[in-house]
Amino acid sequence: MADVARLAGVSHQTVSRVLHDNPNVSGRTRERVLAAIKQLNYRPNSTARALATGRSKTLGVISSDTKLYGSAATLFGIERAAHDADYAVVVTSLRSVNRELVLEAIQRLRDQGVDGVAVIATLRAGVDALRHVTPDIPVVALAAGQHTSIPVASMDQRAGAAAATRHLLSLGHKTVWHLAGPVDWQQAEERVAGWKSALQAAGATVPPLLRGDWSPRSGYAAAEQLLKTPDLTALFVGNDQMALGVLRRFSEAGREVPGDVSLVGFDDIPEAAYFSPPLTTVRQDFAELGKRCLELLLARIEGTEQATLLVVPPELVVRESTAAARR
Amino acid sequence: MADVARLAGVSHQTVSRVLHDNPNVSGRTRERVLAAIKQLNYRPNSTARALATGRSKTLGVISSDTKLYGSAATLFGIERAAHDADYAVVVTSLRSVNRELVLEAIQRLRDQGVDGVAVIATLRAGVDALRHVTPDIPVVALAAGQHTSIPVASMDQRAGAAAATRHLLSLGHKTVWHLAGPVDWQQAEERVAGWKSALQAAGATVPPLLRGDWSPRSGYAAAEQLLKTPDLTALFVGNDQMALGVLRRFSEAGREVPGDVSLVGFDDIPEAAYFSPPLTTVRQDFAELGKRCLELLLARIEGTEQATLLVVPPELVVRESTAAARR
DNA sequence: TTGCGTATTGTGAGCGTTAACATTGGAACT
DNA sequence: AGTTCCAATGTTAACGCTCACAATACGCAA
Repeated sequence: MADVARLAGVSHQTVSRVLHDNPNVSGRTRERVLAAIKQLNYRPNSTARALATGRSKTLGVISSDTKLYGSAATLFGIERAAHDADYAVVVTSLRSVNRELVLEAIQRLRDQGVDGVAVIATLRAGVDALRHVTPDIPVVALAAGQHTSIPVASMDQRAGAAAATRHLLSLGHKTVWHLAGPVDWQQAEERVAGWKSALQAAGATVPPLLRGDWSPRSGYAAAEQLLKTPDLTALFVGNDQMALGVLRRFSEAGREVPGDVSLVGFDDIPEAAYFSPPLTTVRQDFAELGKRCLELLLARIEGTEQATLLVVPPELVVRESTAAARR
Repeated sequence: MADVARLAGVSHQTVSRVLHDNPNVSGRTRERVLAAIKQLNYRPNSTARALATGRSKTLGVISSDTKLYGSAATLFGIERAAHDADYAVVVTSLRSVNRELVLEAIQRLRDQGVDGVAVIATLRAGVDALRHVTPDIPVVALAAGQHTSIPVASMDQRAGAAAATRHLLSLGHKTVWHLAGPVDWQQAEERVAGWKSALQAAGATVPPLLRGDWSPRSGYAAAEQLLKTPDLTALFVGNDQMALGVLRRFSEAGREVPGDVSLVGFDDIPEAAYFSPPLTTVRQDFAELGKRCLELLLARIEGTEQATLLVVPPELVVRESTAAARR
């Protein structure tokens, strides 16, 4: 910067002004500075800027389980939104989730100089951790439910689950079974709640709950159980991957979908439309979620307080894995 | 830091020494400093450190097409390796890939203060771009082939494709068809080359090449064509998602896998084991790739020149979508 | 001409570290 | 006692920028 100033015959401060489009720099001076910048191929040093201003134009994102479609999609949604807002994103993925690790990751990010942190909190433990955040840095969460003190952007899991359940009921099924994700996942619990409430609202009996771990393998295993329940005609599965496992086991056993059993998944992974049969599922708009999350975080950073909870609605996508109940 | 120094009754430099485990600090002094650090809950400011040292302990990763399993998995592989090496990772995903955008992204990252950049170059254009890198910052690529001036870590696509092809041939199939990915993807081309050379080595005829765009949809479309070729008994598909589309179309048409046609995919996505039938495919160890890539990059950063090409071998995973040819 | 106000430009002090060099105080040796 | 040496500590100057304020210049009215 000093070099530029020297070449343009001005002070470094004037260079800085030109860089920031400060209005009171005369046209001629501005041009000379611009020319010098170009000639020297000068590029501002953002580290120095960060040191002087205390702002780095960098955001941190903490994520766990990057293997799962939902988490990864959320992450990229945020990255994209941040990029559009001219923020860089540093990603930290957690091997496992507990209060200590989450807090530590936030600290590290803070020490690293980020302006704010978004936590993709899928596990209950993650959400809990956020209650203990020393708010010396803006933090927002992407989680299900609003049980935290910090702002949360979330997908409306209950609504999605309820829509899936109602869809099956409306096809004439007496009731709907549910294969849920792990208990320690907030999302899983929300989906259970949505399913249950839709069932109750319709006066249907609530069948016993099944549990999986999101993996196709666990769906396959759960299907093993389900084969033994004769009155099963409709099943809502916590995510598409488990649904795939179920589909596989059913196909092995000759149980037809949707002939014998109607199936709905959750997520709408890219593969879902090409399952056999193509899967009816609940699509989540992760790009939108990322955008919203960023709004929240930036508002927090600017200090302009804003809504503390943003909910994005999911959308039911009907394909061929669901059909009217036989009578 | 000044506060800590004051409280401990030493100079800031001594504090710095303690922080860096510099050996010549007396035990007593070290303890006093440590106590002061704890008492004041002091945390080093990494921005200031970066400004003073010119090192930020931060790496940049440029990726495109984060939607695809391979790219995302590679990204996380790198993130994980970087984390283990105590580097932070800032991620930039490109909307589209051309020389200008790649170069610009590298520049931005550089201006942002990263110590090095890894480019996940799937597209030819990306690889080309790297030839024009002004090497004022260490850059490594993850790409197929070694056609660049900068270090490259890569999965051995040819070997994987050849293994898949040989597997099918060894089952007695006369020849193997291939549904490839987009022409502008380096990986796709490498796989084509591997397939072709395996075929030629075995003296088999090389059937016409089919093209898809990695999506299940395109696999489905390609299958439409394939249904019309009566002598098709073995098919090697460029990735698992397209294989899923093929599987779907075949199943609609009553063409049995592996009864009528044997199928091999590429990637081993988590879903592959639960396709109908479970897919024989080529697994890539992205964690390993990420680790290797990081080695290369860190070596470049440290200045210790090292191998300029690292190749990670993939592994054939045989499942139920392949069977011996009927006679 | 004088003076005032505003537009434009400059100055100096940080921001929190590290690097290079300077200083001090003993211990060990002659 | 005088040197020499080394361990332990301190001092100063960057690193490249922004902020707050100071200073100059210019236009115009009185």
